[in-house]
Amino acid sequence: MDRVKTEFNDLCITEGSKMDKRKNVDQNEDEGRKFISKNLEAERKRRKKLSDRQLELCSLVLIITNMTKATIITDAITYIEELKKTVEELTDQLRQIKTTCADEEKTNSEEEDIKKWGTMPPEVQVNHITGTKQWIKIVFQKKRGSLTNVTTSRGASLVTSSAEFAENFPCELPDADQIKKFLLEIIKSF
Amino acid sequence: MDRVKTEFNDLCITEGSKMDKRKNVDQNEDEGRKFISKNLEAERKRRKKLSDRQLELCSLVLIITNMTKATIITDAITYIEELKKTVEELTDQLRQIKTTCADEEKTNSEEEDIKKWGTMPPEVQVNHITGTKQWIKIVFQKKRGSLTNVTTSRGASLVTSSAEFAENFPCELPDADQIKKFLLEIIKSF
DNA sequence: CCGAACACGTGAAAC
DNA sequence: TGTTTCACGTGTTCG
Repeated sequence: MDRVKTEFNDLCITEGSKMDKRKNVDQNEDEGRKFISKNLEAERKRRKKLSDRQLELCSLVLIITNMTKATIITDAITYIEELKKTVEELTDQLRQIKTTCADEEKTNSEEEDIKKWGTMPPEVQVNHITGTKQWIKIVFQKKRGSLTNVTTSRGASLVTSSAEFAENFPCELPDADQIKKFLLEIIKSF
Repeated sequence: MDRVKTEFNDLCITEGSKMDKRKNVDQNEDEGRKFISKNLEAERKRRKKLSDRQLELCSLVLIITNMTKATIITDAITYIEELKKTVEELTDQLRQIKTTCADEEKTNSEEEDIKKWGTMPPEVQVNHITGTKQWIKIVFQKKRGSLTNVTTSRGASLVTSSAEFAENFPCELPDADQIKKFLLEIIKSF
């Protein structure tokens, strides 16, 4: 331990604390023998850096309740938490899509269907009537929280869904236009 | 005030707060006469609060390069930027998929909807996602007295319809099994 | 020994 | 008025 600064304590702290050694002295040469600390400039620089960082952080956060130092950090904390939550929600939504698509790859065994659909597996009946006419019957249960959205407004319905087809369906992978045509054929008779 | 202290602040000052001003006092035997500022305790409390906030922020940020005050804020800044970027990317991905759902949610004007859907023919959008995955959007209006019957009971839906396909759909007329498979693929994601 | 980082007490200014 | 927030200069510790 160095004892060199003991006398600094005596003369600087005691009388310095009540005397004028404040910021007026910033960098102007005061006539009095102000023993400026060696780390004075360093400390000033450090403070400035810290202040700048805080300001930058403040500019980054959207909702700032108060410009004070503590509240800036608090707002930053809540902002980060909010962002984290948002990211989680979005990844959840994407995960739902992925799992929905992935599930379609699996060949549906009955137990999986039961597990997925509860007591009611989806049922589809397609009966050939005559020529190219087909009779279609669909029974399904809407899953809770599924990505598919079916909304109805005064008789109009909007259905959005993602589907993955078997590789060799029906004879080759239908392109968008073919699927579009096919679904239009069904809807036209709704 | 409780003196629960984080190890950040090494303030060993307890309830003393009278004249035992830590290190100054033990080497500098001034017999008291330290004019304690009125806001001394307040300032201590403020510092502690600020320190706690910084610590909390530090605990929230994942990658901390250094435990120093400035770097904590810097890391928080980069972390926020990263989170923002992630959110943007995820929303972009989702927007690509469910852009149809988004605009549907936004338009709440029912008159516009009914006017638009009432005059518009049924609309089908099929967008290729990846591989064999397809994103399907259907907008249609149920015709009055049409043959198709859609009943809903406790979340279960029964749809019956007859459809006739174009002669050359997609490459040849799909048989009942193929149609059944295809519709199951869609319904499973409902 | 030097530089970086920090807590501290204090005066002043802001609310 | 008083309470709160801030910047400042300082001593001290650590690498």
